[in-house]
Amino acid sequence: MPRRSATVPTDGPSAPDHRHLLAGLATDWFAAHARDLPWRRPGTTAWGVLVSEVMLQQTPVSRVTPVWLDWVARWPTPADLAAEQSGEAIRAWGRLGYPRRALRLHACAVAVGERHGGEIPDDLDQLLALPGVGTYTARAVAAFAFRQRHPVVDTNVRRLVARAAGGLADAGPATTAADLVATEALLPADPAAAAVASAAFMELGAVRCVARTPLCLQCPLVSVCAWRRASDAGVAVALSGPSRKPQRYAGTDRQVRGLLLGVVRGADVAVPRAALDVVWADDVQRDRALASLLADGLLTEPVRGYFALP
DNA sequence: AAGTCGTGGGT
DNA sequence: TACCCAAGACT
Repeated sequence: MPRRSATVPTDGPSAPDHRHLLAGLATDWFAAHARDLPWRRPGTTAWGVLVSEVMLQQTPVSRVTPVWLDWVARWPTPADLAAEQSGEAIRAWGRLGYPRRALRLHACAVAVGERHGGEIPDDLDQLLALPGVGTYTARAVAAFAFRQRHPVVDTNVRRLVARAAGGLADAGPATTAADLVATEALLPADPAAAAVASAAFMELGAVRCVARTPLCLQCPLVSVCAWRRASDAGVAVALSGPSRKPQRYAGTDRQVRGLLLGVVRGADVAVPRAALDVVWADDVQRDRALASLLADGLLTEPVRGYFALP
């Protein structure tokens, strides 16, 4: 948990009751107001959940939805994707961004076939060992696909817990072991109920307890939120600056990589170097970006001077 | 362990 | 308009 601020009044409910209140209020609100996201619908497979979680890494729901629907329709099982060339995954990824995720998702499908007989494992450590699956995604799959009791801590939950339980305006920049402990303490004992509570926390963080302009008056936690309590007591902790380092984009290698990959992704056949030269004027930076794409396995050079998806 | 890795919408 | 931000992972 974020360090409890000394400014938080201590005349509220006792800590255990407060925790139960947060999960209960969030769960009740979630039952009535959760968005109807396709990967939450009954019948979604563990593979479908895993695909959604990888796509949602640093990418908003609105952009993920259509790509996820196409993806699971085309590749309903990991084996279906593993049977394809990795370039097909990159192409299907479209413009979701961070296309190495597509490559890792393909590698994940292959690994699931090799290590787990084509079935997504339900064991947290086995999930963590899969390509592209880290602390957040492994716990999300274990909880949402297999109804296990694990803290699921993403940027939304970190922020919500920092505010509602910690009385702070913002969370730290990255998930820490302390965040996992603090969130675990809020979960109900029953595994299935804990999984729903985690989904509810995430949803609240995504649509109410948002970073810049929190909608406290429409939040079911407003009456028990430690941050609001501090505010009401006249010791409000103001929103601080950016929660992470500003990431510039214009003029970076990332922009150039995106432009180069976009050319190849849009072509049916290998493209000549000249087709890449036209999208960025700086030879040195363009060459560096191209080399990094090849090194990452996002592009290949099947014939000297021609470039294609792997 | 701080940097790197896309892309687009909201304010 | 710039800037912030988005269900992180990896090195």
